[in-house]
Amino acid sequence: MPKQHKLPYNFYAADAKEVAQSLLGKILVHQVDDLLLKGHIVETEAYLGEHDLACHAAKGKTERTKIMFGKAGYAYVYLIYGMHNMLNIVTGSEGEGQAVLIRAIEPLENITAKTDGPGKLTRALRITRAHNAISLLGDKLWLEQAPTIDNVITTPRIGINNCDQEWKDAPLRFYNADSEYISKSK
DNA sequence: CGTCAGATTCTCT
DNA sequence: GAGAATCTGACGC
Repeated sequence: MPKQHKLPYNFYAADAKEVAQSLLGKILVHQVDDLLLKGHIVETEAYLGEHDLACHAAKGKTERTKIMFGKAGYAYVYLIYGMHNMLNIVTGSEGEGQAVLIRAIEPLENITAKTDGPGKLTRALRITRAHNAISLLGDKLWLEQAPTIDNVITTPRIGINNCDQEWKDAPLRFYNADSEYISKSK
């Protein structure tokens, strides 16, 4: 019998911005064989869908991005710069193309590598493109409830270059001000 | 300290 | 064929 996990927030009804903030402090778990790799989420970014020009969904629905247009609570994992896997969680209603990028976690169990950046955390958690389109309600990758973070800092998103200033500057990155595991912004 | 290029491969034009 | 929601190590000051 596979375990049934619940989302720590109503991802279906909420937009990516709400979910990104609510995810800070929650626990991300990845089961690899008999090992549970666990970490507290300390940094996230919201991608708001088709109208958000920094979001992959803005380019329309393609083979790569179709998972973002699907049901909330699924993982969207893609490869960037030829070598780094990015972990996102789809939010909102079907067809909106919203997702939250997990940028950094604080190691809790069975994690030795660095996790202070989106490419690093997927490597530490052993998450790859093979995890694309898997459900966060299943028994492979899931989220656990934990107290919400109060001391949150909001900034523009990282690595957004080729779009209107309005979307480069949009304050959609959130991190736990008390954590030492935050990615370095440039 | 800081800035900069190279790694490396998938996706869309 | 370009460019990408990044990271690291090398160099210069």
